[in-house]
Amino acid sequence: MVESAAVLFRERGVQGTSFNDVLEHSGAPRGSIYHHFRGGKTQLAEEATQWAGEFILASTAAALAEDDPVAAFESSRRWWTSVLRDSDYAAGCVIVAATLEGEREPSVRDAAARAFQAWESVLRDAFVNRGIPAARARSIATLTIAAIEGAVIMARAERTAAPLERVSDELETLVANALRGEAG
Amino acid sequence: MVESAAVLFRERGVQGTSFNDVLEHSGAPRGSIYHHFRGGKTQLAEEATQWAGEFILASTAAALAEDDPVAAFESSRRWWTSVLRDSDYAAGCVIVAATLEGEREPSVRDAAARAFQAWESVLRDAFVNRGIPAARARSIATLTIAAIEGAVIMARAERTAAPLERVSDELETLVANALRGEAG
DNA sequence: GTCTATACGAAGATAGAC
DNA sequence: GTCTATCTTCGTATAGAC
Repeated sequence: MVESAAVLFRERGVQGTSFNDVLEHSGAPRGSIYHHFRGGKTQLAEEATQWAGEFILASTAAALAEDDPVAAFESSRRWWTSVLRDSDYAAGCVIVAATLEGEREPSVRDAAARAFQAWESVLRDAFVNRGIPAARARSIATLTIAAIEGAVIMARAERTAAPLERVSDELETLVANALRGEAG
Repeated sequence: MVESAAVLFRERGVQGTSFNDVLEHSGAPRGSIYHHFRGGKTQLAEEATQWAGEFILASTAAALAEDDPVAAFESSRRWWTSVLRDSDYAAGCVIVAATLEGEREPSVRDAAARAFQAWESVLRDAFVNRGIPAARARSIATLTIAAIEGAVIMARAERTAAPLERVSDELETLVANALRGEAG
């Protein structure tokens, strides 16, 4: 049910997804919602955000453990491209959707912040372990996440994965240069 | 009224903003909505998106006309930082909000796509005019927009402008290098 | 053009039976 | 735990008077 919520949130946003939508998508029984989610829709949104954050974190960590950062970027690019294509460019990132929930539900936004920070940490550590100075490593980690998220949004608007491809190319070049010790 | 809608959309999203909210914020008379916006909320969202796109386009073009691209980035950074700070990190970008409206209102999403493309064009042209090859210029333009939009989202989640600062630093370094003819 | 009143539907949440 | 029924609120949109 949390997974269904995540799938729907990334296509329709948190505000655009009703409890009924989640029930229908997950096949969960109607009467049991407020047993499992005493906090109502807010709690569901928090848990879906956390779930998505952990998914991205695990995927990123696994890719970084296997390959060098540039190769890991490739697997990330492929994953986001398939998410976009398979949804006809309707799906984005759950953490972004949770952030946009913003003022209405601070706890959901805070869950998104934790997901972003964990994601940034695992990237930063990978860069540091490969010899990039800590401050620079953090900047590149932030840039990576921001650029991917922004590119996914642009891809949804323009209904083509091209923005994500261009952004990924630039990111890979930048990271490859940084790994060789260059400034930019 | 379009301006009020834009202000509210960037804080609460399109779905999270009601017609009543716009009326209250703008002080517009209640009975005249469907005279001016026959297409209802959809039309209002389209016009607000177009308005925001033209605003960003004009600001960017003006900054690029006065200074070199790196200096123009500085003015962009300052503008976004003040938007975030002044709203207590509640406000983001109208075009992003319009994109997230997505499947529900294709015409709104298309207006967002046009805004992104116009923005990208003016950046790309500025880079080309300063000697960066066309393909690379376009990639950097896409990266710039994606990274700024992503950084604004991260800033809202984390309630600090720090992500935007780090991303801006990286972007300025990258563009400065590209202007000197380097690869990354 | 602007007003009030209202129709209509959707969504979150709760109550109480099984 | 799960069901049906219902309460309440809210949002879009329309109708008809001024």
